[in-house]
Amino acid sequence: MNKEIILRLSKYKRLLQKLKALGLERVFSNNLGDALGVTPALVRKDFSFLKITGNKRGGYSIDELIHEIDDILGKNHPLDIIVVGCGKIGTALMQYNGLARDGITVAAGFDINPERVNYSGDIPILPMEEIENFIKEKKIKVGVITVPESAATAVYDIMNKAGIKGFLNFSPLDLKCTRGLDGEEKSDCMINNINLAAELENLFYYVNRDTENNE
Amino acid sequence: MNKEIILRLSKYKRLLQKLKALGLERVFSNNLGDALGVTPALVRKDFSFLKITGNKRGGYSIDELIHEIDDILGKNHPLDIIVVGCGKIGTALMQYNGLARDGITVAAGFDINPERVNYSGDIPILPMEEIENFIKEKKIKVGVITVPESAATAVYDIMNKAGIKGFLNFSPLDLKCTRGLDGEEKSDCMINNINLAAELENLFYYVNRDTENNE
DNA sequence: TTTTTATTGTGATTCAAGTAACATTATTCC
DNA sequence: GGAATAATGTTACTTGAATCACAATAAAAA
Repeated sequence: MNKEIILRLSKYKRLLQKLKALGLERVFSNNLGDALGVTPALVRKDFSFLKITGNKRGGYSIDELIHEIDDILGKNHPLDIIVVGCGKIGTALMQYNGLARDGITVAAGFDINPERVNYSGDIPILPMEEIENFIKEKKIKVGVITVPESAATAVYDIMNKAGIKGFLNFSPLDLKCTRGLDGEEKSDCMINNINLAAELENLFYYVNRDTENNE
Repeated sequence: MNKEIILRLSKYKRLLQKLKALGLERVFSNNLGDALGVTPALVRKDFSFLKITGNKRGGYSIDELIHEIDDILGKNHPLDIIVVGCGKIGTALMQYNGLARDGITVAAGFDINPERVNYSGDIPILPMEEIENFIKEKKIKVGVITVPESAATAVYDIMNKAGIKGFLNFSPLDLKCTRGLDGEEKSDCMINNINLAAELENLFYYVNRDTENNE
């Protein structure tokens, strides 16, 4: 399964909603391709792969597309997540409006530091001891890891054991799914690693290389 | 030029520093490959591409590798960035220790909201009017965009015009370099887009698909 | 009704990243 | 010093994602 297709789906949808707001009803693979910077053929292939079908001459119905994409992205189920590690980044994510706007709800935060625990906040911050019960009870499947590097694997293990299947990891340590704990039991999960420092380093490489060439 | 190589470089380096701290002096492409989950051949290819050379039987010198990688990542120049948009995410990034730990300094934040402006903070938050002068004077080349979607392209244009070459964009709108303003002048820059909601949606797709199969 | 046209849906092709394989060459050991 | 070994450095191969190109077909036009 290809992560890129799904990321494109999110982008299609965002664009489709804007087009709909402008009053459009139909859209062509050309339009979507232009906006995303890919070829129309790829747009059609994406839809084909996802069993979304269009009309030979009239393009695709925007409403239908949005509906189908919502379906595929699981937007009909509740999108509840937890955030583990309520430091700078974790707290910012919990309060970030961009998630709510896409229907994603932070059910709770968790932190090992008792001073950060707060049961009565808008989004509660709970102690780590409660995480397993919480995950199981609320059937949470997706979690964000925003703890320091040194705690990342331990936190991953706890979350994984409690039933989290999808991880968004902000610690600079690349987590891999294959670390099934008990011998062979290779836990099937998905981890998206976001390494902020590395992303910036990447940019610095680019800009430095660029100026070096010109001097 | 391949972004992935540079991201791997950051990972190599992080690992190398740990190995060095443990007292190791030499490392083999095998070791690095195992840790990063790639083949040893790719590690050697990366180094070969970057003109880093090892010893036919003794592997690579850790010190030398770290030094070379620092060189390539531009760690000998100052790594100063600005953060434009001091909302939740922007503020968190400005205070995030993980950047300083990798030698990256936030020189200033910028915001259009006068209430957020603060000249005397640890990291000053300046009004947007000052951004162009600041960028030019301090020769800033890398900037983070953490403004709402509606302001993203305008902010990009301002930053680009003032001389920013590398962008880390957190707005859900995919920015593209090719939008050279004045007609043809295609500005050569690099943009890394990070779409948090899309990353999470991606995880939800995965976990939903997974449970659907099993039920 | 027939022809034209515009767009989809998909098989063939391209391209680049990663893997595999091996020739090369320091180092070690006799 | 010479043989064996263990790693690099590189060439050839594989794979998969994106593009290209075109056949199929629905809508529009004549």
